Amino acid sequence: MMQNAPAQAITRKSLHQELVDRLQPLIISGELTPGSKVPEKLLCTRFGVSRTPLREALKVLASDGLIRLEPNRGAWVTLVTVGEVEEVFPVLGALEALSGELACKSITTDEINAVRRLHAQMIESYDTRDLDSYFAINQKIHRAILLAARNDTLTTSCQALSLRMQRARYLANMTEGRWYAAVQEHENILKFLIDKDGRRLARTLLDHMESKRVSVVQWLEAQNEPSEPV
Amino acid sequence: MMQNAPAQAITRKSLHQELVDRLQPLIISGELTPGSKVPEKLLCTRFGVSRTPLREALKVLASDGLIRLEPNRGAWVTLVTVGEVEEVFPVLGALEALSGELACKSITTDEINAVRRLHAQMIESYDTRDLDSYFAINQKIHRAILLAARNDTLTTSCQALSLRMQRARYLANMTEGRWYAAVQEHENILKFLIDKDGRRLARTLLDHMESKRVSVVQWLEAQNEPSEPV
DNA sequence: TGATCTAATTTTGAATTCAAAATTATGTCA
DNA sequence: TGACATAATTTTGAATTCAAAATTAGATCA
Repeated sequence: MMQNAPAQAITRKSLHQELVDRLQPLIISGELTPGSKVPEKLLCTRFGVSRTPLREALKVLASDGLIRLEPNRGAWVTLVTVGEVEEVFPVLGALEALSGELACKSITTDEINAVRRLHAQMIESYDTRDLDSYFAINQKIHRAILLAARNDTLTTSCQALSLRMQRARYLANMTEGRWYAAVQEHENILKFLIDKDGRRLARTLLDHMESKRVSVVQWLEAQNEPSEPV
Repeated sequence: MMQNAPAQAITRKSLHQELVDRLQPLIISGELTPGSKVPEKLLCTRFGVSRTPLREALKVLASDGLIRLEPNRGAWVTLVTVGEVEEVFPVLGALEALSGELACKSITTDEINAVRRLHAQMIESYDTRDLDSYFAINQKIHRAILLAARNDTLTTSCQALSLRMQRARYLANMTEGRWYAAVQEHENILKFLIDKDGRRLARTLLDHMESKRVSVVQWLEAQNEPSEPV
């Protein structure tokens, strides 16, 4: 008997999953305007699919909080509100703290070196004030730690919440001061990861998230009340 | 002008949401056999709906991890595996710990009293060894703390993970010793909640979850290897 | 003019339909 | 008999269709 069994067969993605994956970036990037209606018809044309799989995808995105379904009134792109940010960041903080703790237990030398390299790249992006690149590498670092934690459930939960916040974080231009502080925090994150000091890494990740929360909230409030006096 | 505006209008549930809510208990209770195929046709008949909304519901349940979709092969009720339990409980622990911390900040006297009453009821169930009732009240206590934390995102995340574990917990018969220990842990939970000692409550909830993890894993392993020697 | 009611249109929700894939049943041949 | 190939059946995935609800446009009247 042939013994070719691949542990997990090649999983052709279903159409609705493909759509979920394609719609997420559209929402994150703001291409689908926050607060606006999801243009069902347009998206069907754009992706060349019928309404059935698209609507299946919308149900899933709604359960992730990226869109809101109003019965008989259609799907709406959710807005990132201050209230939501105040809710999500603490949860994300707790989860990232856990990821740091677990990562210290099982991260390999290779993985640590990979993070080290990413960190160096991120510093470069900081030095050249390349915000886009900085954000992208930043994400990769957090993801690397998450993966080192060897807990798919944790990864999934974190990613889902992170996605909701990414819209805001993407737009939130950091102040020079906040940016500098963030880089300092990341120096510590790297240090504690190298030391495999789970306790301190967890604490630092938690504080890091708290700082982000403050920064994003400030930006959001500035957005919402542009005419208000300081 | 009439001023009847209810802040949040009565939201008629959509059919697919109704189905999600109806299918969840079927999965939790084990009425839909773990590991078996989801009988799409049968469920359509049972609920008197067509395949479209049912399949929409299945997509959502899949994203919650209660079922698994195999392209072109249908939907399968997921099994609670040891690996999954080892993953989910730590995450749930971190989230419940957070809920305890936050709850201590904003819980009202009325809410504390409500938990006190639930606790007393639970002790009664323990004394009469009424496991079903014990589990039900136990859930209510954890939920009450969660609600006192005033964080919908946290509530949703916890509930989703909790649901996945409930199947196992529901089945997992506790040993006399474990049951006694669990009750002791709950005495502390109540105490720290009354004291509004967030730090200690968080710690206790975390340990409580860790104990549950051990207990559920033991039970699962006993199930999987019933013929193995001790 | 503008407020309100009614009719036409569009959009949404869900059943039905249809093609493709998988499964099961049947037949063939060593 | 039993391994394999082929045909029939069932199941799945997704487009289409249809009814109900919401929205828009138009008409009426104070």
